[in-house]
Amino acid sequence: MVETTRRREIEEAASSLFRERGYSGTSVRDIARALDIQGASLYAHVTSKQDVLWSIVERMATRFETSATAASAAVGSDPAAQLAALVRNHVLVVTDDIERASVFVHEWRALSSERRTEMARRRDAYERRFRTVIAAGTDAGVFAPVDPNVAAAYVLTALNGMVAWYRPGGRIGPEVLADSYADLSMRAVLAKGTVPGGPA
Amino acid sequence: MVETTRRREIEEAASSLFRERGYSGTSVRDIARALDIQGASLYAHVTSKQDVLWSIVERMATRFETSATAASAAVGSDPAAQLAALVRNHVLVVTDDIERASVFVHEWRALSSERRTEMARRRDAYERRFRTVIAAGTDAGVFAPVDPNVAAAYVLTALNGMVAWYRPGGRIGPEVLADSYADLSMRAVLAKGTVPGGPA
DNA sequence: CCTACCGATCGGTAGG
DNA sequence: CCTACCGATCGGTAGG
Repeated sequence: MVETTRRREIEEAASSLFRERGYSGTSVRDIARALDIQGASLYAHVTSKQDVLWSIVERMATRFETSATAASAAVGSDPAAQLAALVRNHVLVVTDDIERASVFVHEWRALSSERRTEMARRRDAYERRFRTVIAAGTDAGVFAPVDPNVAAAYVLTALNGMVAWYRPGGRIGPEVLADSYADLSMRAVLAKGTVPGGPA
Repeated sequence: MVETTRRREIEEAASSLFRERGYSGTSVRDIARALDIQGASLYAHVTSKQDVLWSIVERMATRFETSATAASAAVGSDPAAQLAALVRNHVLVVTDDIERASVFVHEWRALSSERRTEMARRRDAYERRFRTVIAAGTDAGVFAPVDPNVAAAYVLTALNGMVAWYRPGGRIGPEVLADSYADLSMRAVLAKGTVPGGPA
C-alpha cells in the first residue's frame, strides 16, 4: 500500500478510535464516519481493517526499536546511563504519539496470528534490552540484586502504563516526564548509596 | 441475580475469554461454547453480556478496596510501611485471580456509561491511597521529592502491568513477587540512604 | 437449558 | 469515493 495523505488520515482516525474502544469495538464504519466518508469507501485506500491495525502497530514497533538503538548508542556502556537512556527514550516515543503508542501497547493481541507472532518476537527483543542492561548493572554491583526479568517487567510495564493516563498538553511536559520516569526507574534498581547516572 | 454455581462458572469462562480477546472481541456464543451450552441458554442465568462484565469488574474492585483497607490498617502510619503494604497487597490480589484482575484492568472501559463513571470514581479513590501515602513520605523527607501523582501512577501501572505477563504456577510465586514488587516500588520513591520499611 | 427466530450490524465486494 | 448489496454473526427474546 502506498503511503498517501488519505491513508495517513485513516491511520490517525483509526488510532484514536482503537485507543478509545479497542480494535474489536471499532467498526470500519466508525473509522469512515470520522473522515466523513462511506464505510465502503475506506477500501479504496486500505485492504482491510486488520491492515490498518498492522500499519499502526508496525510503525510504532519500528519507532521504539530504532530510537532505542540510537539512544543506547549515544551514552556509552555504563549500565546506569544505558538504562536511563532507554527509559527516557521510551517515554519520549510514547508522549510523541500517544494514540499509536496506546494501540501498540494494548491492541497487538488483535493482530492475526502470523503478525501477532512476529510482534511478540519483536516485543520480546525490545524487553531484552532492558533485561540485559539491568543484569549487567546487577553483575557490576551498581544495581541492587534484583531479578532482571522481574525488574525489566516492572519498569517496562510502568512505562507502557503511561498510555492509560498521559494526555498531551497537560500539566507535565514530555521532557520533565522522561526525567521523572528515568529517576523513578533508576532508583528502583540502583544499589543503596549509588549515585544515579544521569541521562546523556 | 442470585449467585449460583452456574453463574459463577459463566463468570469464570467469561473472565478467561475477556482476558484473551477483550469484551468486544468475545461473543455470548463464545462464552456459551466454553460451557457446552447454547448461546441463548446463557440468558437463563444472566441478563446481559454487559452484566457479566460488570459483576467481574465490580467483584475485583471490591476485593482491591477491602483488602487494601485491611493491609493499611495492619501496619501503622509510617509512610514507607504503608506503601509497602499497599503494594504487597495489590500484587497478592492480582496473582490470586489473574483473569478477573486482567479484565478489571483492561476492560472497565467497555462498561456502559453509568457503570463506567462509578468505576472511574472508585479507581481514582484507590489510586488516591497511593498518592496520599507517597505525599506523606515526601513531606516527611523519608521519600525522595517526587511528584506524588507521577510516582503513584508509575507504581500503580507497574502493578497493573502484572496482568500482562503473570501466569500462575510459574517460576516465581505470589509471595516472592509481592516482596520483589514492594522492594522495587520502595526503592523507586525512597530518599537516598533511607532504610526501607519492610512489609508488615 | 433447548429450538427457532428477531432486527441490527459486521467486514468486505461489485461495479461504477 | 459512491450506491447497492453480500453472507455471517451479533446480542437478545419467545415459548416451551
